[in-house]
Amino acid sequence: MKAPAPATPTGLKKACSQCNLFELCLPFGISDSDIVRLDELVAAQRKVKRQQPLYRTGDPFEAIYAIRTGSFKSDVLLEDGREQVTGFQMTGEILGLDGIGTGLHSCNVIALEDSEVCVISYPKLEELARVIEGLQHQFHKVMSCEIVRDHGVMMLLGSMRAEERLAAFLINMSQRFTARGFSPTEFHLRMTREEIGSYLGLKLETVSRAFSHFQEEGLISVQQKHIRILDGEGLKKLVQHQAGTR
Amino acid sequence: MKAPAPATPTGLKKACSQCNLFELCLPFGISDSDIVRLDELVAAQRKVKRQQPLYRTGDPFEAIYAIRTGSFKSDVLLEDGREQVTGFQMTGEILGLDGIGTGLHSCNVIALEDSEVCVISYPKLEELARVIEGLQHQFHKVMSCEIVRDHGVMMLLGSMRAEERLAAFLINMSQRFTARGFSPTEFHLRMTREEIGSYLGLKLETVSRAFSHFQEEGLISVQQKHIRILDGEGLKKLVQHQAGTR
DNA sequence: TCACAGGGTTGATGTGAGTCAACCACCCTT
DNA sequence: AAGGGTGGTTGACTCACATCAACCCTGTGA
Repeated sequence: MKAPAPATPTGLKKACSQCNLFELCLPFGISDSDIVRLDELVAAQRKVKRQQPLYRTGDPFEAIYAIRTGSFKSDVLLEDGREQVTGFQMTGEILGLDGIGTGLHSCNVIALEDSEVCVISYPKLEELARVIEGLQHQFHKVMSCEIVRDHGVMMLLGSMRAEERLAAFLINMSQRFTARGFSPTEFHLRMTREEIGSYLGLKLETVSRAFSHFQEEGLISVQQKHIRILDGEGLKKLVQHQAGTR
Repeated sequence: MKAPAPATPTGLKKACSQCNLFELCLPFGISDSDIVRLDELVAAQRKVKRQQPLYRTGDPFEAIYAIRTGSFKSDVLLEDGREQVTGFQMTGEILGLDGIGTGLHSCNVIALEDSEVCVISYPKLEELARVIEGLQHQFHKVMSCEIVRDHGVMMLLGSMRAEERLAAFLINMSQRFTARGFSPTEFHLRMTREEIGSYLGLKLETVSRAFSHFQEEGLISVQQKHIRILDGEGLKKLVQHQAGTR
């Protein structure tokens, strides 16, 4: 802690231009000549230990964050203590967009494992976005995609049954791991059953039962947090073709 | 229909600078001197008849829309026909943000009554946002608020019981009517029970029963789509203090 | 004036997921 | 190697909401 020194300026220069995540991240689609100018965008990097918050509800909004390593969950709390997990974020994804509207963050973001983020000063981002067209557009895209993602979650929560939700969740995780160069069929979940349940609007017992049921059906194999997808097509059918009751 | 003539350029000039909605809309917070420059932003106005779409899933994204009169619902459809209403929009609110990310719209937007929107060319908006700082910031705010709103809906769908959801919905509607100069306690819903249900992740019968129950409790009075809130505090208590089960 | 249609209400019954509770399997620490 | 704590699984039972179905408004048009 202490007063953090200018955060390893060495590793920082050429933050974006050298980052292997850039095609998933904010700089995507920006010309080579412009991309070096982005390096000044990343004011610092910040490490966040497992279970520690990147920011909390009510914190003043100053920056957005790009995940360099690790993963996070975001959640909203009701006064009576109920938690709703609003998303899980992986490398290259952007955090903090919830704060722009009011100047205060409106959710909590917690590291699911020891993680590291690039701190992107928001005033600086606005400034650069006015000059670099590609950055402006990419930033808008990121926000728009977040809105579309949220609509997908609403669909999930509002219109799907428990096993459909979990199947959709697994497919989504698989796709995102794939985009990051990991196996589409075998991965390690960083979140607990309870967190998955909160995200999907289910209780942890229901999540656990659904996992077991999928395993019985030969769709997946589960060992704690290790998931192996045996029948991806079967999972996809579950999501869409199961005659919906709700 | 036909090839639409330059859409009543008379009524259009000074679209924003004269609009009584501007404090709810995109131009909010922009200096008087800049606001006249916004008038060129609104390429046209468009009338949409009740039940007609403003745009549909898959339509190419070209513009965003500010609601001038009337109201809309947005929804997402699953292949098997299930519908999820993702929101209800009123005057001054912005539609179309879902299209920026992919270049295609990802939901349907349908007028709940005969309505009128300002068509804001997106390329033009990006261009102007690079010049008018206030516009850039306000646009980002609008998108951010949309994300925060969506998180609220997730909370609702994921963690609240039927009557809590409906109470939250009524409170939200009341606030938005108030912001538009209408009565906080008496208003006319433009959507059906089924649409409310879809939005809240409930069946229309459940919505209807909850309305009836609220009426029995003396919280509201309902006559078809006319709602009168008799005990706003009671409604608020319902949302937060009911010991949550889910 | 009547009749029809779409939207809304209400009741009886069913069921998917929640609740409660016991138990298990991993760490992690000592 | 033992012990404790956290996270996960499974079973028995309950309940909130869905489903099915009948009926009732209200507005519209012939």
